[in-house]
Amino acid sequence: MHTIACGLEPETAGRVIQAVDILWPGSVHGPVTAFQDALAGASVVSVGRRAKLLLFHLEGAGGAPLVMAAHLKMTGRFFFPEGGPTADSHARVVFRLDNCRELVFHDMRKFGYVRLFTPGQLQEWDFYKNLGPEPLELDAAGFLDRFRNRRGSIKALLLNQSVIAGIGNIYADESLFRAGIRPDAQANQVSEARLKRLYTAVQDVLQEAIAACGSSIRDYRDARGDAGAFQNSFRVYGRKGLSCPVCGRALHGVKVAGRSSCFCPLCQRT
DNA sequence: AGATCTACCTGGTTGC
DNA sequence: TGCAACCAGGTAGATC
Repeated sequence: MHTIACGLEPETAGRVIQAVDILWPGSVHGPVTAFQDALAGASVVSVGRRAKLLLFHLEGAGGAPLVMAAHLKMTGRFFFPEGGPTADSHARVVFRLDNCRELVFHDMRKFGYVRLFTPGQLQEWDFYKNLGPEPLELDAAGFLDRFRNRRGSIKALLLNQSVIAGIGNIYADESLFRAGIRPDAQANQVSEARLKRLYTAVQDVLQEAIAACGSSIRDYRDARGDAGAFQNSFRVYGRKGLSCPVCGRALHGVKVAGRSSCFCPLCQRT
């Protein structure tokens, strides 16, 4: 997400959105006509991120600030199609810019969405309001406070956006492996020492992923058509049955918190 | 209230 | 070969 926001900003900042074509109304949350009307003539100020939300900070045609939030879920992406208008059947929303380029919101599985807010409305949005802290802005003490004495599996806590924001299935599995904690360990049974290792592991995994320009699954490409590289560094995610990079034993796959989870039964403990 | 389960979607993969 | 069943994953909404 961090990588995506960084890639989009230079391509869009300062540009005016002349018109918006909505090819699949379900991808626009909130009133569709108001979305189109408010964006026509709006200019892009900057592109940021909070948790797994992309935030396009805009200035409406009348000068009022607006924020377009975009959630990509699993298959959403933003890109500029080569050679004019796209005939891609998975294009959901097209933003026609004043430089004759078209920014496409593409989402095969229709899970993602775009939604328009005033800054005040964004702050009042339940989902936004309830987001936990950004992991890279959290110190060890704050992390421990949020993970100590909690019921449920440690992985469910890592994935819970109101506990800590922005961690998905990939980075949860990778962090737990590095910390030596099984994904199905009950959070309140994990020692203080292991929780500290988990804090460090989360920091390391996220920083390494950002340095590698993110993780590209299957044919994912960013706005410039480039793939990330962190998927080449996965130690457990998606490697069920393959050997543990540390001890060589076959990695196990289990369902935890409704999510497929990969771990090493020897290196990871409760 | 907090934890857990399921629906939402579609394309790729697996199994018969 | 053909086709059905299953899988992936973030969140909302329901249920426990």
